[in-house]
Amino acid sequence: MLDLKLIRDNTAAVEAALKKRGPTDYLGPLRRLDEERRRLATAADELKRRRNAASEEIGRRKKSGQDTAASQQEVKALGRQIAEMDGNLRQLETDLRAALLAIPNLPHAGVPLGADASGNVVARAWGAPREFDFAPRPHLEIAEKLGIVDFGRAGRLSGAGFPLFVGAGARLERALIRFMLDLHTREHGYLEVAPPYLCNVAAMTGTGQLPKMAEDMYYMPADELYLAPTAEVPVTNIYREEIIERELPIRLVAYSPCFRREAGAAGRETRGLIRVHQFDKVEMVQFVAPDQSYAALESLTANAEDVLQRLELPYRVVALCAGDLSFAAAKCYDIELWAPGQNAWLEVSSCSNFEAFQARRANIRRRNAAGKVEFVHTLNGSGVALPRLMVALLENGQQADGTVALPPALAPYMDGETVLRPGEKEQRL
RNA sequence: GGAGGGAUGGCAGAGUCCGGUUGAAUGCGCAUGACUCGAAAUCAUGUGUGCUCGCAAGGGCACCGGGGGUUCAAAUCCCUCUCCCUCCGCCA
Repeated sequence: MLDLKLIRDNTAAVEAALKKRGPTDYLGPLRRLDEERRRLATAADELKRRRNAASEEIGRRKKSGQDTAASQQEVKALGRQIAEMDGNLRQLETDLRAALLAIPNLPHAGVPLGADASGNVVARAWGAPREFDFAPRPHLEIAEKLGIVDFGRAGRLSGAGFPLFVGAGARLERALIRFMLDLHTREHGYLEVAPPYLCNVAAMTGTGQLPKMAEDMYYMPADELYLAPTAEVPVTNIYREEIIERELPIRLVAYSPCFRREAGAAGRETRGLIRVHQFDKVEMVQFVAPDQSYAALESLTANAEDVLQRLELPYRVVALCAGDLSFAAAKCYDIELWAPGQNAWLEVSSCSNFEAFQARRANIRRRNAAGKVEFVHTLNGSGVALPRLMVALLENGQQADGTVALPPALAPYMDGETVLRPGEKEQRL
């Protein structure tokens, strides 16, 4: 959510910044609502002032035994007027908030211009894609041969897009989660949390998934709860409606499964682990002082990159252009892993600075050095998403004989296992 | 799911039965000042948030868990929801 005062006082600048995202006009109706609301509120406040004064007078007169019937009638009439104005006011406020919630964040000045993904800029790359002396196979084939993922049977349980990991696959999933959590907590200074996976409307609105993305969420109507599409939602909302007393920055990391309906993505990348309805992810979230947030974005991104470097996987960092930026982000880096079997770059992490956009929605504040209460800046980034990471591990580590070599960093988490081989009978379903 | 108890300012805690000038006693904490070489103690003063009007000084409105109602007037009465505590039931 943007600051209404900023919109009011710097309309032209806000408009220009929003235009970088695309041609939509967000501000027109909002300004009209804002002016109307203030006009009406001022008028209603004046009537309330009169009513308060008159009521007090009645109290005094009653105490001294005077008759008050006439003035009571008068104040009652005033009350009816006030009720009507308050009704209109409430409607205006609802409309105003809805309009405000529908406006995306302003792109940071350093964000590249561009209308869509083709405008994104590769900021840096790490590691050289491996040379193969055989044709690299796609992950689905490798996984099938190893017997570590079973999509067929998973379909029976839930439907397409829900992976079922088996044996070494399940073990690798667990190893990766532990590896990443350990790295971020022990070496990058994050505090681990294990949040709820079902979130209420307020939480979903706080981080910006609602109202815009409702179609992409799994919803439990009986309890009015949403399955979290990312740990960003429960973790960021930990401090909702709080004035944070702890010293900033606060760095939190959480493992969670993520649930996404991917409505509208049907048919796109639907095979294998590339795009699924349920997946695991380790997510980093930071709450920082406003003047620190861009430095924090760089270090957060570096924390995610460190995961990939230790796993010896080639990747590149892409600065998203204004047109490709997600709704709530002011600036965002995507990290993409090289997948030789797909011959494609796969996004495994999105590191964003939301500035005060989420904090204002969720009312997350702190007291600054001057003692003033102000909104914090929030950031988050995947550190990293599991399915595509597994794709990259399988495709980059594959060997001519169908086995897969794992990076040494994982050995302690895999009971020393360094090569994935086709499982024995009892290791398969 | 059922019965009962509770939710008041940064914290503790009065006020709620019997509605009236109560944004709210008192204590603690915090800030500033006095005293002191300095500190403690003591004394004095101040100490919430949001919206809004105003160049400013300074006003106004709202907020006693959330929402709604009764009333000229609600922290106080009524309804409802949420959360916490105790007990009963159910349950991995």
